[in-house]
Amino acid sequence: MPQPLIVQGDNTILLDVHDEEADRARSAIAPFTELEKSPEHFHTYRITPLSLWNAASAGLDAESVVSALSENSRFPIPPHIQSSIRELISRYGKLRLEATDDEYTLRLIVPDETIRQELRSRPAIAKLLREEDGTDGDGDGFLISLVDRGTVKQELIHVGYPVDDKAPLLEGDPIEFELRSETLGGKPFDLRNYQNEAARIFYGEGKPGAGYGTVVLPCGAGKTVVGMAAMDLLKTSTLILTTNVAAVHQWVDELLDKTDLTADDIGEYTGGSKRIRSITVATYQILVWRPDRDSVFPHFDLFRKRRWGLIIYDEVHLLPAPIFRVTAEIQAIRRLGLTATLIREDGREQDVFSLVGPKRYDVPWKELEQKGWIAEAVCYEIRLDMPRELRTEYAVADKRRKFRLASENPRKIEAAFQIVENHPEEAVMVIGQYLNQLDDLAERLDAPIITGKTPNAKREEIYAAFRSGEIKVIVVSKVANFAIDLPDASVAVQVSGSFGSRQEEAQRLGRILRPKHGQFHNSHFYTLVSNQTVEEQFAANRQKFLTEQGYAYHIEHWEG
DNA sequence: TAGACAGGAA
DNA sequence: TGAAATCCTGTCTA
Repeated sequence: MPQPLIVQGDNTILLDVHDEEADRARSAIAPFTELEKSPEHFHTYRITPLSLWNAASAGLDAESVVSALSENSRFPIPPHIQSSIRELISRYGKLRLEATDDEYTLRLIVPDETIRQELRSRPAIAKLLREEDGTDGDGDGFLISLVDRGTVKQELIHVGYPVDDKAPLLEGDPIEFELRSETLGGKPFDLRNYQNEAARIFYGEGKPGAGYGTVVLPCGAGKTVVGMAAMDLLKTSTLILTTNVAAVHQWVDELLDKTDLTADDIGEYTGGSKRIRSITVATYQILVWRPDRDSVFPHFDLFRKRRWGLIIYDEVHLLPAPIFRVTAEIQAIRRLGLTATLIREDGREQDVFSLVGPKRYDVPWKELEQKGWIAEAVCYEIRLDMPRELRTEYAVADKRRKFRLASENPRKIEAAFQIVENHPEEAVMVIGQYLNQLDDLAERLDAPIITGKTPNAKREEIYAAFRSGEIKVIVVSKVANFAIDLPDASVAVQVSGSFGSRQEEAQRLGRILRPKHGQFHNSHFYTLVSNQTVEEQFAANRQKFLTEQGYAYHIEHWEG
C-alpha cells in the first residue's frame, strides 16, 4: 500500500494530500517540521534544526521522529537524513548552563572537546567565555558572567548549539489567590486536561531547568487559561505582556472572571493607565515607546519595578525586537510564551527559542476539534476571473497597482453576495482590506460596516445586534485583525488581504474557530482570489497557515 | 479628571 | 511591494 510521505535528501518532506492516510501522516510529522508550501496536490514540509530542537524540548526523541517518518514514508528514508536527525536532536540538552559558587558567574558545560575548540575559534562567542581556573583549558566547560546569560544562549544557537539553561531562577514576591470553580457568570469552571498539562509541564513540578518556555495552542483553545493555570502553580508577582489594549482588557476580565483576584489586585499599564500591581498587564507597544529614535526606552524599567516571579509573553510570535534585548537581561525570571504558531515573519524564531524558551507543549489542532473544544473549519479558495474590461489595465499596470486591481476585482462583490445567500441562517463576517471595496460590499449586502473610523459607540451597537442575531451579516476592515471584542461568526468571507501574512490569517481564522455554544456545526472560511494575477501567490502564502494547522482546503472556480 | 482629538511611529 | 489600523503622548475643553 502506498504511503503519503516522500522524505527527500534535502530535508524536505512531500505529503501527498490525496492519500487516504494524509491526515494521519500530517499529524505525525507536524510536531517536528515546518510547512513550506501547500499547493493542491503535494505539500512540502521542512525539517530544520530549530524545528527538531523545539520537538526535542517538548519531549520527542530521535527514534520517535525517525519512526514517525518511516511509518508514513513511501520510499526508504535517505540514511543521511536519519543520521542528521539523530545528530541534531542529540545536541539538545548537551550544552548546559549551571550555577557556580559565585552568584555572578555561571558555568557553561560543553562535554565535547571539538565543540569547545569551535567555540574558542568564534570571536563573537569566545569573548563571552572564560576558561575555568586550574584546568589549563582542559575542563569540560567555560565560565560566563551572569549578565551574559541571554547573549550566550542567543549566540550559541546562531552557530547551531541550543543551550539547556539549568541555572537557578529567581523567586518573585509571593501572592495569594485561588482559581474559581464557578465563573462570575455562574458557569462551572475547570481547567481542561490539555490546559492543566501545559501549565504543569511549563512549571516542571520542581525539576531544574523548567520554568521557562513556550506553549503552542491554536486560537480559541484558551491560552489565557493556560497562563492563569501557570500563575496558580507559581503564586508569584506576574507581569503579562500583550499586543494591544483590547487584549490587556481581556486578560483583566478573564482574571476577574476565573480567579478570586479583585480589580484592585490587577494593574493595567498602558497609555490610558499606569497602575502597577502584583499582577500587571501591559502592551508591548508601551514598552517599546520612546520619544525619538535616539532616546532610551523610558518604560523598560517596568521590568524592575517589582520582583516579578513570572513574565507571560502573550502572542510570542509578535514580540517586538527591542523586547528581546530586555528579555536577554532578565533570564533569571520565569517566563512563559503563549502562541498559536512559532513562525515569525521576521525569522527571529531562534531568539524566541533561546530567550523566552523552547516549545514545551502543543496539542494537535485536529484533536481539539474532535473533542469539540474548537469548531471544525472548512476552507475554500474561490477563484474568479478578472472582468474583460479590466484586463488591459491590469496588463500594463505596475506591480502595486496590479495587486490593488486584483484585490478589488468587482466580480468579488457578486461572489460574496452569493456565498452569503448560501448561508442564510448563519452569522457571516465579510473581511477586506480596502475601504472603497468594503463600502460597495456593504451596500450590495445591505449590511453594516465597521472600519477604524467607526466610533466606539457605533461599533458596540453593531456588535450587540450581530451577537443577538438581529443582524446576520457584517462587513469589517482590518479592525477585525485586532479587535478582541468582535463577536463570533461561523462563516468568514475574505475578499482581500495584505501581503500574505500568516499572522493575519491566524487572527482571522481564529474568529470563526471558537466553539459555538451547544451546536457544533462547521465553520466556513472563504478566500476570494482573482485568477492569473499577483494575488495568487500571496493567497498561496496565506493558505500556508491553514494547511500548517491541518486544515484541508478546497479550490473552486466561480463562474458568476 | 475624563474625554476627544491631533500627530507621530512602525 | 502599500493601505489602513493601532497605540502612544500631549493638548485642549468642560
